[in-house]
Order: sequence, then C-alpha cells, then structure tokens
Amino acid sequence: MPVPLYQAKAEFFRTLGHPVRIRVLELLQDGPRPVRELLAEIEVEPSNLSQQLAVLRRTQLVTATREGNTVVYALSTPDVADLLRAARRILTELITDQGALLTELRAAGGRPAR
Amino acid sequence: MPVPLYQAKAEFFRTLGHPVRIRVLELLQDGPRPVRELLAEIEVEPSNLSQQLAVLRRTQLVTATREGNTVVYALSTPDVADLLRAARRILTELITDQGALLTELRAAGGRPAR
DNA sequence: GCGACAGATGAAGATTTCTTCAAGTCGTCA
DNA sequence: TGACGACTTGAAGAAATCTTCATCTGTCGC
Repeated sequence: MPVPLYQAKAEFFRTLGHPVRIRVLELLQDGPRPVRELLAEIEVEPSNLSQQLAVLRRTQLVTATREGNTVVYALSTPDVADLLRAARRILTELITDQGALLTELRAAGGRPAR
Repeated sequence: MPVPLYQAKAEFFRTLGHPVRIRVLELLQDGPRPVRELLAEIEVEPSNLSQQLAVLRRTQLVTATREGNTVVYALSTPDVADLLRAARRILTELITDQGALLTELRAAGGRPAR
C-alpha cells in the first residue's frame, strides 16, 4: 500500500471541508457551469474561487474545460452527488437530534447540561 | 439561517478529515468498542487518540459510555456507515480512473503529463 | 484512604490551510 | 498587434489544526 487507504480517505474528506468548495460541488450537481456563474452565486473573490477550484481539480473531483472565452467546470463523477446526499442525511439527523435534546432539556426545566 | 448550511457541511467533512478519526469510525462500524481496543488497532498515543475522540464526540458522530473501568465508544447513527461507503465508492473510482489514465499514458509512450 | 490504571483535558509549539494581492496566461476583438 | 476580459498562479501573512507533554479525574482493588 503506497499511501494507506485511511489516509487517502482523510485527505479526500478534507478536500470537502471548505464552504466554498462545498457550494461549488452543490452547484455542479445540476450540471456543468462556467466560472462566471459560480462567481455570481458564491460570494468570494475571483482569485479565491480559483484557488478552491484548483483544489477540487487536483483531487479529480471536478474537471475544467476551456470554451473560448470562459472555463466550464463539471463534476467528474455523479457519485459525488450521492456522497453529498448521504452527508445531508446525517447532518439533518444530527441537527434534529440536537433540537430534540434541546427541547427535552427545556421541558425538564434544566439548565444547560454539564 | 443561524449557521449557513454549507458551512455546517464543510465543518462536518473537516471532522472526517483526519486519518485517526477515519479509522475510529471504520472500527466502530462493526459495533461499539472500548478505547483500549481502538488504541490497540490504531498506532497513536493515548492522549492523541483521546483528542480525536473528543472531536468526534463534539460533532455528535460518536457517543461515549463509561462501563466501570473502561469507556466504550459507538457510532451515534448507522448513517455514518453509509457515508463511509459512499466515500469509498468515489475514492475507488477516482483511483482506478487515475490508474487507467496512467496506463494509457504509458501505452502512448508519453512522459508524465504536465 | 492509597496506589495504580484508563482516559480526558489544557496549553504551547509545529504544521497546514486560508485569504489576499500582485502578476501572469490565454482568448477575443478591434 | 495591442488592449481587454476571464481566469489562474505564486507568494506571504493570518488563522486554524495537530501533536505532544504535563496534569487531572474517575475506578478498582487493597
């Protein structure tokens, strides 16, 4: 094993661990988009967006194609969408659980635990 | 929106972005385990493992229960396993694609691209 | 109560990752 | 050809994350 698998996984998740990168991936779920459009929807400076796109390119999560004047980005595999869906599911669950716990605590008249 | 959703997602993925934490989650997929066992399977100092477990606890991905002498950790939801599976799928695909590309390049007699 | 484990926590220096700014590349159109 | 628009790249300071070490808490057996 050249690079331990669990380390590759960790790196992979770290790639997803950035708000701008997540937004890009979510936007690309609906199909390819030129940088210009990404830029219009994400509040960030062009050079910063470019840096984040570079990270996504390096890890092969997206592909970039020059089309004349502009550059179009796309997900390199639709599996990414599955992953984001799975993440959303967990996140939703964690958040509602937290909410439920909070409600329970308040109902019990308790002060914040611990 | 208190915390933008895409930021919560990013934080969530960042939590997964550490080799030790990934290994812990994978070990816990097969069921709850005491720290002692985790420590035996992961090469890391006790205090470091503890730090990483604390991160996982903070994000509610795992739960800890004291059982007399030892502390037992468990996944807080089986969805985590799904997520890891989805990640594994993408990773496998990316890696085989890379491998295929490499083979292709070599077959074409090319020197390493770029 | 004491001593010995099993873990957790706090703090600080070492690393990584982010953001930003200046400069660079590649097309397009006059 | 030259100027401009659309991105990209490199570099450096700022900020977040890691690792490690010393210390602390909770259990058990004596």
